[in-house]
Amino acid sequence: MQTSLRRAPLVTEICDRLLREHRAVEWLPGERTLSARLGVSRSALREAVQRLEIQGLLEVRHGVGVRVINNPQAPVQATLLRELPDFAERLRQFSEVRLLVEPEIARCAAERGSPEDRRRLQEVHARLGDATDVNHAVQADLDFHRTLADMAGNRILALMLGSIAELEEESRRITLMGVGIGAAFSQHERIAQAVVTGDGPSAREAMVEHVTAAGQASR
Amino acid sequence: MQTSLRRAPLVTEICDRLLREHRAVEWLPGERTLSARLGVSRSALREAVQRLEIQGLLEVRHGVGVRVINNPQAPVQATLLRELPDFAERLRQFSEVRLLVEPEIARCAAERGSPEDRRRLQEVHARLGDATDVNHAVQADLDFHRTLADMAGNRILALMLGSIAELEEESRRITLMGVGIGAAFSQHERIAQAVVTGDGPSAREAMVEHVTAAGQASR
DNA sequence: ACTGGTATGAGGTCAGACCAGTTGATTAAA
DNA sequence: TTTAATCAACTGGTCTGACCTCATACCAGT
Repeated sequence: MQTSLRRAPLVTEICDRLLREHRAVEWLPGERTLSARLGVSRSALREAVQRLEIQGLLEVRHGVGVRVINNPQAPVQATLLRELPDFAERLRQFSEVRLLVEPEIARCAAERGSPEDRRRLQEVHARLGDATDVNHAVQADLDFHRTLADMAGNRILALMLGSIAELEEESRRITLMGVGIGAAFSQHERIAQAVVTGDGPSAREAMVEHVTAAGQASR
Repeated sequence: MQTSLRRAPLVTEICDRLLREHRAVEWLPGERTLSARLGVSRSALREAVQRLEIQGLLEVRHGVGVRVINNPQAPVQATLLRELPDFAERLRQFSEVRLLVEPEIARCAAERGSPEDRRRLQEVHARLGDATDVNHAVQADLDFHRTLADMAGNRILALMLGSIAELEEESRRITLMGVGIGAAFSQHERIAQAVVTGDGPSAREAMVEHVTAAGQASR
């Protein structure tokens, strides 16, 4: 049915085409339509879709359809969960990584962030102050750290931290309640201040204290 | 709003069973045999196998068969390649991460490694001295760092570093040739010495110099 | 305005056929 | 006897078309 002489397996080709031709689409056509359009069988198309789903690039919903997303953290998270099935141990190693990576991210963010970035950071930071309930606070907290990671300009560190943070959203809720939103906010305040003024070492320092305090609280 | 009542999708169940019942097997039975044994269709079985392949738990070889492996780095590597398609930029961020993570790993390895670990490290280290050609040297170099990561007892850091290292095997070859195997060996020597004697700070320091030197060479 | 059916279209699973690499035994040639 | 070509029997890869389940919207009856 299909003609080309390919060296790469069909499925990987389909993956590429799906990504290339549907980057800007939200919901993509049904599997039957798609397979016909690409000139491949539905099974091959399905394998490709499944692959992209696992890689966090598509979301498949039974009875609804397939939509384009972009969650590069998904595969990392799956790996971490498999490698560290024990909750406590996972938490321990997460803290260790955060204590190592977050201060460095704060420093880089302070030294590399653009004015636009800094504005954005302050805005995100303000959201923690405005947070009414714990859920909002957790979300604002996550966003604050995520924004810093983006500013730091290292995709790898951002990826790791993002994966970790989302996996521990639950325990972060506990942390926030333990430390108190106010305390967290004032710690963020110091960090944001240092970052906005471009003071790398101070940002680093403030972050060390923040992460350490969080680590204490979750013990 | 949906929960509790629905059974898990067939494919995920198959994944679980495959992992559980074939953990100790090397090559698993053919797809037809397997699907019959599990009482599911070959397509469902194939989807499960593919899933595990992407997660680095199975290796599928056309015309040969499917075998059990354990390469948790695979999904992370795929993600990194997609997130950082540009070679130079990837290399830059990799160096940044290595400079941050490797020293900490060396320190932890020194402070946490068991006597058995230390013996193993020295043995691996010796292999770099015995290396006859560049390929062997690169392999020994990778193993040295991998061993340290294992000793440090943090799976996340080990995972990051492992993914990065394998992706940059080529450029590490260049580095090794640039610095010279002898120089690399003597840098490793200092690290190994510090780790074996349990001197964390020295190990950290030695590693900083080693990674820095490697970073210089690849410029 | 609510309830319950049902039509529709999505993904999920199935069966069986055929295509395409691998391997090793068999067989023909040196 | 040795060696090289061949073929048969695996393996996974792809295709087809059918049927099942799920989610949704629409509509008839209350």
